[in-house]
Amino acid sequence: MEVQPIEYCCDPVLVEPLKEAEAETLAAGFRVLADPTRLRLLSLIANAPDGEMCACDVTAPVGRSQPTVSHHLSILTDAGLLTREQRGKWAWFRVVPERLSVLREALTPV
Amino acid sequence: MEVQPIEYCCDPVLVEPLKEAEAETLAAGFRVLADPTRLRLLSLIANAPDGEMCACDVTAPVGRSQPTVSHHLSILTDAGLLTREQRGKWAWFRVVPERLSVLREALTPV
DNA sequence: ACCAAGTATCGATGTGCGTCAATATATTGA
DNA sequence: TCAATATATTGACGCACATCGATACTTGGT
Repeated sequence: MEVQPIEYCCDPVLVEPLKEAEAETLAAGFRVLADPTRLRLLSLIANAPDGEMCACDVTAPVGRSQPTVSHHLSILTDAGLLTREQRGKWAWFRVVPERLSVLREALTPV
Repeated sequence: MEVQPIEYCCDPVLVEPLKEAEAETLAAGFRVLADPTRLRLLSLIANAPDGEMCACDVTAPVGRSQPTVSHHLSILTDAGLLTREQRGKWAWFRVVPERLSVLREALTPV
């Protein structure tokens, strides 16, 4: 996975024809969401009591190994969809809804 | 690519934790959008004069071979994001914005 | 019946990436 | 300093899939 932050890249898909570079950027954004484990991580963290969750507490719910979860958390964080804060030996994550909105708005109807 | 139609599958990601099956379905939806050629096809067709376009006219703009374009049009059609109508020897495509909205709304903020 | 043009299918190839076990790194506490 | 726990990194493996050339199928016109 190339791990670029998700930023504004284009007018909505349905409003103006995408140039090649814009399509590449947008597709990279959706690729981050195109994995069920990552979607569950996003969803888990977004719905956590204080909007944040420790890596140690998301591993079990998604049913993947610790390295796999760490890998997905990195991809989400590098894409800007999560923030990561180290507190002692724990890593805490929060979702960044504005970044999700970039992708959401690219699908805005005419 | 598994080629399931994109249908409602879950509450928004940020509103309720996704179950495994929901995450799988949603991820499959985003996987369809996770390719720059498919995004450009969607965008081209959505912005065509009458909202429709012939396969013969989309091949050149996206800069891929005819078999590749045909393949992507199939994936988009099987996912329900495009409709396909055969007229004589030409295949005409239209986007189905309601299907895109299913994915858009899954990203709705709280 | 035949040919030309549009489209779909097939087979092959290379690459991207999700996954895990093993290991390394970091942090805390005794 | 040492042990324990949390997290990241590495290396390897297998599969999914984007792509193309070649070919088959389909349709309309002659």
